[in-house]
Amino acid sequence: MALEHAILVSLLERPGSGYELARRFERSIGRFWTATHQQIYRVLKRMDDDGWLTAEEIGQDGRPDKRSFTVTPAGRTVLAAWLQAPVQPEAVRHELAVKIRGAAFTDDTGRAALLAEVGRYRAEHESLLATYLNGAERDFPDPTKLDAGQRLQHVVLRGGIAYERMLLDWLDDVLDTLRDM
Amino acid sequence: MALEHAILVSLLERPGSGYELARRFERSIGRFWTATHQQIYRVLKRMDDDGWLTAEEIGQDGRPDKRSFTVTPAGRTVLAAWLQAPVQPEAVRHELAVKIRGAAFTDDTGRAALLAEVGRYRAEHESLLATYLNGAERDFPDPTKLDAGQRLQHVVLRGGIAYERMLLDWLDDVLDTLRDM
DNA sequence: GCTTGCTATGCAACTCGGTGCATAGCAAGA
DNA sequence: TCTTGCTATGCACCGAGTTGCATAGCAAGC
Repeated sequence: MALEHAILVSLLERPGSGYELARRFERSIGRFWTATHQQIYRVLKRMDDDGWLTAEEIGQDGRPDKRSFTVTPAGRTVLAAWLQAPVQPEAVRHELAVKIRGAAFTDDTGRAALLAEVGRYRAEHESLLATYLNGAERDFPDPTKLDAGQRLQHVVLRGGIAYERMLLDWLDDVLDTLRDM
Repeated sequence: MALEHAILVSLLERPGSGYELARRFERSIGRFWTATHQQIYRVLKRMDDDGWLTAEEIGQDGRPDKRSFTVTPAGRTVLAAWLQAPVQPEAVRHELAVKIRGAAFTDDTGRAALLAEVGRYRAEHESLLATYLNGAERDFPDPTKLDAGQRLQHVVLRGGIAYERMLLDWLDDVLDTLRDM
């Protein structure tokens, strides 16, 4: 129940259309809150109906028209209230951890397959880390010269980087453990 | 779509009733896969219908009867197939990250409230880390003398510990950043 | 001219998980 | 005796999110 709020934050950082939001959710915001375009359009409609947003029709040449959304004062109020509410305990769904414990109940072939899968997963996250580091370099070349909003974006990005580094170390630990069996 | 598999793993580690599973999901397994008892009973019924489990009625004195479930060969086959399937990309829902970026659009009072909330969140995870460390000490006092299943459980636990440590460090970073604004 | 692909928006059906509620046996204490 | 609390199981509803599908404009290449 917080896609609304993720959208509010994203639109406050920069107004945009549903399509643009969907692309942001594939990139920066999507790193910590995923959403498909169908979901985004549905929620945008509700937010618009509730007066959290205003829409502006923008005609484009060479492309279809789009509707750009901006957060209203009412939307800001909603966000402010949510920011003060306690963080909801997140629903943990760590599939890989279940699989690793499940590896105790399979044969050598199964374990070998899991080992390969963990390797693939590791490679994915290695490239994700590289993406984060590139993004940090590109968007925040001088971390001492940032405004308030950028400092907050940067600390969130640092969190992503720290997470990926921790994950890679742990995956190495997992790979060693599986190999030793 | 993997609560089934988490239950298979848990029942292979030790057969048990729906109630017992629910308690495990509050404790060990629940660290990486949450589920309520309602959900567990519903899925157990489906798994039983599909022949992945067999149920045994156990009369108890001083307590209501219970139904203890054991994984069938068919269930093992299902698990083995799932173990070899690629890990599904997890749906990220990191509410705190959204709130932190949202802090750019609130006033001093709002930021102070968020600061307090981050502090509370940090304390929660500090005590969770302590729980993990206690569990590690209790269940794996000598990590050099573990069987295959225990080694896998241990590496998952190490992952939890590494995650919590990383998170605490990052939350300190967040607290510093918020205080400096 | 036809296909492919990107921009742009949206509906409908389904599934999964969460919330609320209900039942029932028995023990322990006020 | 009555209430509280733990063990034990389960139904019904709702909402959020996923999947599949559909439409439409325009550009670029074959």
